Amino acid sequence: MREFKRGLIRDAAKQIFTERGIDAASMREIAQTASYTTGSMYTYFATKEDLYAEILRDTLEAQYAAGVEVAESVEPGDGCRSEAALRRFWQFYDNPADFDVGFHLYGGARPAGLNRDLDDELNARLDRVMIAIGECMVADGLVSAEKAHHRAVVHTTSIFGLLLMTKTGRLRSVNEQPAPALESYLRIATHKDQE
Amino acid sequence: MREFKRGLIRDAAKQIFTERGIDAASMREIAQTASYTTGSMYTYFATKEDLYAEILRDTLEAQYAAGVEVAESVEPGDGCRSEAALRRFWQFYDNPADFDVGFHLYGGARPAGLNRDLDDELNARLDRVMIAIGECMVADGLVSAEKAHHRAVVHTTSIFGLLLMTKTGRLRSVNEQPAPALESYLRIATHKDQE
Amino acid sequence: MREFKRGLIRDAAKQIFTERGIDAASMREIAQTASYTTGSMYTYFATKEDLYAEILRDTLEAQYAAGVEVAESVEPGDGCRSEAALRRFWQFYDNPADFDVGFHLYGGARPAGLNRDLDDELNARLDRVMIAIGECMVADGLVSAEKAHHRAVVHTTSIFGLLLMTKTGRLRSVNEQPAPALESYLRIATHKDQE
Amino acid sequence: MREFKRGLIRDAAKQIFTERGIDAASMREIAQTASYTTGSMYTYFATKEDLYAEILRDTLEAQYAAGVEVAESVEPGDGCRSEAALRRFWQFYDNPADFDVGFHLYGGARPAGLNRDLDDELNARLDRVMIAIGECMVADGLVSAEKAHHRAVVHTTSIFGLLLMTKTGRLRSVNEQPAPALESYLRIATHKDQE
DNA sequence: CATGAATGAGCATTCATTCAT
DNA sequence: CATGAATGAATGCTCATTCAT
Repeated sequence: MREFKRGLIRDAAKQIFTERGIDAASMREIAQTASYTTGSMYTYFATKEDLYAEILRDTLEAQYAAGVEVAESVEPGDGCRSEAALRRFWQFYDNPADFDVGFHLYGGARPAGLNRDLDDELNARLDRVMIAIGECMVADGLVSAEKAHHRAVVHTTSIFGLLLMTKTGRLRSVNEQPAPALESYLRIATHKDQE
Repeated sequence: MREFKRGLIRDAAKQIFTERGIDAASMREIAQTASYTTGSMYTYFATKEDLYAEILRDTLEAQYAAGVEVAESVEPGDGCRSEAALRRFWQFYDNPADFDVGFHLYGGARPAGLNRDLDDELNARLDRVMIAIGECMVADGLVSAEKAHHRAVVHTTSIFGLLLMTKTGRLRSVNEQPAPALESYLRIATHKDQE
Repeated sequence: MREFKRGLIRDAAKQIFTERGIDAASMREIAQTASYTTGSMYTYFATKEDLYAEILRDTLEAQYAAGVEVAESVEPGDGCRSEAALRRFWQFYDNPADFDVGFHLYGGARPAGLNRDLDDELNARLDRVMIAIGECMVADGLVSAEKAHHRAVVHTTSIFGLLLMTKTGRLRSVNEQPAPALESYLRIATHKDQE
Repeated sequence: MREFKRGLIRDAAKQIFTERGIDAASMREIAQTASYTTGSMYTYFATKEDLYAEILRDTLEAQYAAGVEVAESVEPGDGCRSEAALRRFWQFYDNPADFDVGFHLYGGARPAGLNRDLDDELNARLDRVMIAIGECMVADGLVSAEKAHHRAVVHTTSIFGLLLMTKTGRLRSVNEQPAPALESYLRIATHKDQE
């Protein structure tokens, strides 16, 4: 029961964090959205930061699970694993709340808040996703094992860029579309003989 | 005279926006930094948002100038123009103030604030940078004229991703460095026969 | 049974009131300390003030008992009864919990809170202590019967002052110690021929 | 002008601190009493603690000045100086605000708040009052120079006790009056041959 | 009787903006 | 044009108390 109610609040928070940004989101508005009163929020989450941290953890958890799923389920072949993994990465974040939650940790640019332990934990999770994608690339014969991690980071980084440009409306403002941009990028990324 | 004073305020604001983040920056502190009183600010900028918008305009102006400079000054050759242009793009934003100012616009990944006119103007400027970079790529024989714009957008998008990951500390948190990541990306981006 | 449980809560409250001060003590923390839940407290004490009032009553009860004990047990002699009674008075309050509980009543130097009935009862108890001390003074031949009460009040009042200065750290801040100050006072108070 | 307005706020704060106690006094209510809005308070006093500290400083300043005045103006004679000084001490605090302000520093019993420097300053001031009173006692031949400070502290301490009992209504509740109690105490305190 | 979630008013403080001087 | 006091809404958070289960 308690867990269910925490979930309702988490969902409301995810929405408000996304709509307003993390600083501008107020506990009052989150409470209202979740049909709670201000004070009740604090029965479930001790601080605004705790609430945010839990949402972020959920997000990375799901992302990691998705990464593992891709790594395990996609059959090896000519670029198919890597491509599938990167597509999965894209799809995962192609969802306003999940991307925003991660993006806003930084108030736009500066790493902020969250205590050391949680930060370490989140970073470790992100790194495991990179490793999983790197393994796909090795399985596809796109990169040597020793460069796999580095290359995986470069690709996911580019996908983050595409997400950023899409979500912020910049892509549309220069008259391009996310889907074709992703396809172009994947073609470049999974091109053989690039080493 | 008035323009000079506006400049002093703009500089102070740029500094405080960068130090504190745009939401956390207060007009009071900006005023103090610029050696003005709170009220005086409003003689020069009607709102905090106006102040931000003007700084953003400056930033994009400078970025456009940099793009044009690259497009015009770099000699054609085997991938050299495109590479130089993308490096220039990277270097421009590899500067806390400009990056923060440019990215905070999306406090919540929404193209918030800015009125329609200014937004259109800024977008047009960004597009002109894309066009310039696309022209470099054509000159380098990396892409056909009709696909040039699309491809330029994909690349600058990836570079924005790299900037994002770098500034937010995520790149370091997965044990990678900006410089090698940029080099890897440029190698991929300027690879021939990718079409 | 009920009385036993009330006692557990009273003890916890006394501790928390003393540790945090009466305003800063929260019913939640008292409940936790007593290993109860928030709601259960209200089965035993209708309000925080009731809880405080009962503790205060206990305190004055004990103080009265101590006064009576002194009055009855100390042998008559040259100043010994009065001195012993005043010393007992001092010792009783020279205990953080009892002093705090007794004095916080005046959060603002007003006899706040407590309803009329309880207040009257508490005052009657305090007065009985004064009477007992007055009787000691008469027995010691320090004062006439008609002035006994008045004089007892003056002395206990001075001892309250010494307690106040001691507990608030002011005595130490002017480089004096409680024990020598008490001795000096007792010497003055039990001096013969002062009438 | 600014100083005048600070004074208005200080007066209102003194009143509210007295009426409600220091913790229970709210900046809102103080503002209202001073006919200011909540936010305006902070133009004049950065925090509630600053406001309180300044009031306390004023109070001790005045008290010290009063002590010096007594020490200097009262002619030496048979007990007259000491008596006058102690009376002055009593009169000074026989004013709800000044006593409460000092008393509430301790939330009833615990030394609280105020940074180290201010605390030291205030203590030094209080001690100078003690020294002045001690000098009166020496001049009156009531005590030796070496015991003067100690004895002055004992007496002022008793007067604080009388103030406490008076202000909290306890004196009245045991059917005594402040004035006769003070007279009795002064008679005891200025009795010769007490050493 | 016990539980603990729910309430809603309250608190100190901040801040963009206005405006009389 | 400059000043800085004034405004008042907003924020995260706390807490005594209530009440359905």
